[in-house]
Amino acid sequence: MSEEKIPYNPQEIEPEVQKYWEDHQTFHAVMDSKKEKYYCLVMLPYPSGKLHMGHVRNYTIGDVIARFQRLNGKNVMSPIGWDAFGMPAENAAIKNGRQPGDWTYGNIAYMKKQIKALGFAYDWQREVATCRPEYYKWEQKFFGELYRRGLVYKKVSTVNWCPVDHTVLANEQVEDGCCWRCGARVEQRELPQWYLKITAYADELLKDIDQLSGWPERVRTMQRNWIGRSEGLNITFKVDGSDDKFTVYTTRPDTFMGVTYVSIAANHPLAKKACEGNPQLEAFCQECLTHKSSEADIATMEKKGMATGLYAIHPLNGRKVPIYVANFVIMDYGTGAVMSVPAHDERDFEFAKKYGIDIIQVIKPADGHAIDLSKAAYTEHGIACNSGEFDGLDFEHAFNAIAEKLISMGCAERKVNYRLRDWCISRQRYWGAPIPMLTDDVTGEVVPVPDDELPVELPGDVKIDGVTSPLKKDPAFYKTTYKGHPATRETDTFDTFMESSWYFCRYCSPRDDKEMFDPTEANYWLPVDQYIGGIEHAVMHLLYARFFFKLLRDAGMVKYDEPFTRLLCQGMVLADAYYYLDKDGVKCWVSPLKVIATRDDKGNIVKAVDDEGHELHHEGMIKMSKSKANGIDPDDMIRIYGADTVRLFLMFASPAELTLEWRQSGVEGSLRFLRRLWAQIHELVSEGSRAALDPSKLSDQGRRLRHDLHATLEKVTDDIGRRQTFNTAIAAIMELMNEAQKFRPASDNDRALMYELYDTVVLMLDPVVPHICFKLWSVLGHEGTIDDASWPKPDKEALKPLDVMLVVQVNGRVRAKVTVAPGLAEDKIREIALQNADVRKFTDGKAVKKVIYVKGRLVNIVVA
RNA sequence: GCGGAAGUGGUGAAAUUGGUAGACACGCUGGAUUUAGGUUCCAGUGCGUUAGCGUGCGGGUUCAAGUCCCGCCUUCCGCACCA
Repeated sequence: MSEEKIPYNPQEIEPEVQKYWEDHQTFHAVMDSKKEKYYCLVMLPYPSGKLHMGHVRNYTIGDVIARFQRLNGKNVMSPIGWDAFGMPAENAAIKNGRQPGDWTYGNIAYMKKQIKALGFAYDWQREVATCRPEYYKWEQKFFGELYRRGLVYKKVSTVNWCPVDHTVLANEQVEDGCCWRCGARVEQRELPQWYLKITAYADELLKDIDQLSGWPERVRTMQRNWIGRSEGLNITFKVDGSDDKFTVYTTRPDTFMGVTYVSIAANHPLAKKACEGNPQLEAFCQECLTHKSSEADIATMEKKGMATGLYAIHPLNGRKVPIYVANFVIMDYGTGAVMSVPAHDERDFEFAKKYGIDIIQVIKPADGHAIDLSKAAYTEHGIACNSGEFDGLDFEHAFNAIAEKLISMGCAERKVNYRLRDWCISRQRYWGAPIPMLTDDVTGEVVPVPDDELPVELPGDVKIDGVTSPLKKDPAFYKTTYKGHPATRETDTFDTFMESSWYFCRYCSPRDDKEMFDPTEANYWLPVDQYIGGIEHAVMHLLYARFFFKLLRDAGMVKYDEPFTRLLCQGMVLADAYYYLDKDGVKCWVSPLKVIATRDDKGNIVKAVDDEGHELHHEGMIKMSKSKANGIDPDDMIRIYGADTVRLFLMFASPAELTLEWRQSGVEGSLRFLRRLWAQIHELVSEGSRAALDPSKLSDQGRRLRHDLHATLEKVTDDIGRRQTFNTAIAAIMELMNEAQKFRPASDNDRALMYELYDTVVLMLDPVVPHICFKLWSVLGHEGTIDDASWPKPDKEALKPLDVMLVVQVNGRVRAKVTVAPGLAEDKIREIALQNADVRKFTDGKAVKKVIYVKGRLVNIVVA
């Protein structure tokens, strides 16, 4: 009689389980102050059109954590939404004549379907799209508040300007100093723009990094460097023969007596003055300014300068030092002028050598070793010399003594500087939230749009030609009134980082129509317990969000200092890239799915051809991209293998924060594993129903298996909960199942053990592969759904080992393995080890010098 | 240049507190099932003929080092005239 097998069919069960979740709103989160909350957050996607494997990896990691916490009894909130403003929508609009809004909402609908097919436990009732007026209205209101609190200001600043397209370009849109779209040479333009005073929070943002112990160290380091705090002195010099003064910033006042020249930025007021009647200098300054297009250019640029003909008076020794315009001094940092000490600064040294400027040593090494200033600058801290009254002082004392002296003379002040600049939030774009400011045409007063007129809605149905934002050509938008006067609206829109700086607060009460969000809800759910996203947001987004959270705190909206307790940055997804050369020698990239590889008996690929017979070159494992044809479409994978297989592979193939290599054979392995799980459980159930387990009546083999089961449970709990090493958790479950396959149940009690084992396995796997586990849970005969089950606790009795395997080493080399009863006395163990036949082959006839015993692990016999 | 991370079989990786290196998986080899291929199942699989050798390289500490210390090399990532 052939028994009918029920095949594992993910294409059938996954939509069915997803429908159950949707119908029952299983993952809808409700505030419950009696329950411990857990807020699991993934970085909200930009609706670019289609989901890519990086999204899937990101959300799978988040879902595993959310489901794990839910099984562990937490009140879990796991929301999702759309970072829906941004330039690609405008570009798409230009390209195919669609409205950015239509394009965006279309993409959201499509991607939502894709995300749902992956079975993530999101609370869809909390979904937000940042391009909706109901969302950005609150951001506009808050901006007005910030303005009134003095944290917003308008300033003229330099932007990249394309003279052909008449538009502002982001730094990333400038390629080799040219416009990415039309290739025109990019100019620097001065435009009035709105700024948020993030520098007012620089110290707190820096200090609080210390408390972010749940963040990766590299992200914390990047943020510290980005803020770039330095302590120094602003020192004012007089210009010789005039009443002009200027100020330099230095972090090395201890070297002050070694100043032999000063350098100023090309757009420093003093430089502008010196250019009058000096066409050569003016040309040089022009050159410095136009070349300042991209940051990478600046870094590699040769250090050049030109004397202004002006001299400054050294305030302490009265020396006349030349003033140079130098291409490496930037107006935006410090004071736009620096004092130069060639003896103790590499860049100043190089410059002084080039232009024949004096090099005066004023610092000597503390340990007295000789230095050679003809070869290189000495940049370490040391002891002051050639500095008159300051001679002999170390760095700290010289710093303070010189600072105090200059301060008492009234020509210096202590100054803390930051690399961090205020956040420019103006974008000369259409598809963003309008900046809610207006100018009274009569009085010239600039004010926030009154709250009762908010939101300032972005007009739909616009014509976008890519040249100028339609807002700037739309009087219906920008003409308004204020206090009965005609007034003009701001036509710039917010930087999209504004929306992503507070969306996680909005998720707490997403439909609130009275305020930004409900503080009671927010203070229950926040801070986010676990945040998951790409490393590319290590600085910008994560710094802005931290800043915004402090602004919200100071507005009384939230009571915490930091928004994200724990942060996980997942690695990239890579895939094999292959190409062949066509007749013209052009690389033609072929999808890895079409590649047929031949391997040698070591497994090395010796030949790869595509389905048309082209012999292929293997470029290696590289980041998935359209241009290299190695992107893997999540839809295809779900269709072929099912969402659970895709999820399992993503979590198993590599640790979450490392790069992941997409391999078809590995995906097939994951599917194989799920099929085995499915078959094994069906087989168990077909052999008889569940009986009560009596652990004390198990055979030794059964007791060993039960020990392994509970030890695995303990490990998996720790791997997922604390270590976040999901790959090792899955490996441990696989190992347990391999053990279980060797166990042949011989009684009802044995079968009861197998039921316990598979119950536990299904629960442990549920966060990773929730659809199959949902089904198997009921196959195993449970009444409720697995989503309402609890993560099991290891049985302490079962964790006690039956016997202990010890390694016996002789001089550090493994010579035998012995099994002893747990708790056997140490002297007995030593004796067993010493008398083991395999050990004696190496110890007989030799003097035993020492025997080391490590409890539960090994015995090491040291012989002469 | 500065800062961070990493380097382990044919491949992805594991080894959590200094204590059996290579768990788990892929691939490969052999076998069973099958008309055949695929599937599934079983066995083997770091290198070496053995002694033995093996965690990028060279030293060191230790009974014991992938892990700790010193000195190099390589790769990846981030920042980069920050005064």
